[in-house]
Amino acid sequence: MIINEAENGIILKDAKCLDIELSAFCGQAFRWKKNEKGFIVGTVKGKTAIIEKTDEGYFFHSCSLKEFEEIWYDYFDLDTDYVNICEKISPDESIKKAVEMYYGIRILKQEPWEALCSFIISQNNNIPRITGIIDRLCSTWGEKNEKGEYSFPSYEILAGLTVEDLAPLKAGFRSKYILDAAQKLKNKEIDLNKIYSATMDEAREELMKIKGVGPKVAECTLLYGFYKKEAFPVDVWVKRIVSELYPEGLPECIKGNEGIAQQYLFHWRRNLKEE
DNA sequence: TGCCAGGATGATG
DNA sequence: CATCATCATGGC
Repeated sequence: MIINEAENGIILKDAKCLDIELSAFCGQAFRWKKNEKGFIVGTVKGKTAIIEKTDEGYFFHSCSLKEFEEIWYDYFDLDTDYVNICEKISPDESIKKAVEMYYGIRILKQEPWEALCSFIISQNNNIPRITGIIDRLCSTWGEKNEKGEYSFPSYEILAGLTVEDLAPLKAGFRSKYILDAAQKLKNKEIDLNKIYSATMDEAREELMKIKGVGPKVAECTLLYGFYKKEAFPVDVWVKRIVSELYPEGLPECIKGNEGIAQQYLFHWRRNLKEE
């Protein structure tokens, strides 16, 4: 992998097992879009990446080396050997097929609060509407940056709002869940920092103190927001896949990488359905 | 129109 | 402990 500073941006070359478009739009994050030029646009920690796929790799427009190293290198998990991980989980035939078809999906290392809030909104909901709700959430209470995009609003700000304030989001019954999460974080009833070092069981239990956070939302938060690769978010599709493909239990080869395997299977199944 | 969408909750058996 | 209606909203 080569990272070069260029005029007005960063060139990323020869990054293995990295498909930014697949990763951005495979259903794990809801803050990515394409602009009129077809560039991939997303905002993390208040900074916006405008990513152009080129013949030689990816070009990050108007991005400094400092920003790339502080945000995007980490967000796309460029330090992790995904080639090795994909090989490791591929002895299972179904996973192998999914990995071959959608090679390059990575688990994006999202901000913990954003992941938690996003997957609270995701419950009993569909991806286009989830994206819309989060768009409105950010454009209403986030901060606008120099590229005209909005940050994800802090839980401190949201904790001071009411369900009436959130009504324009059209989030329905989820609004009260968002507020409960924001308030429990603000008053330190729940400490996100403790979750990094907690075991899976402890972490899941801690997150489920929040109203509207059940096993699925907790598991998603741990995978996408805390980078616990052994987290295994199970929705109805994944549950069906698991019961069909693995009636005796999950394949041994994915141990420690359940989340990554699940993300490939999820995307694979979702695209099969859309055909 | 009625059903579904990356679920969770509270009531009930 | 398993089942079940209910929860808002939009898209089809």
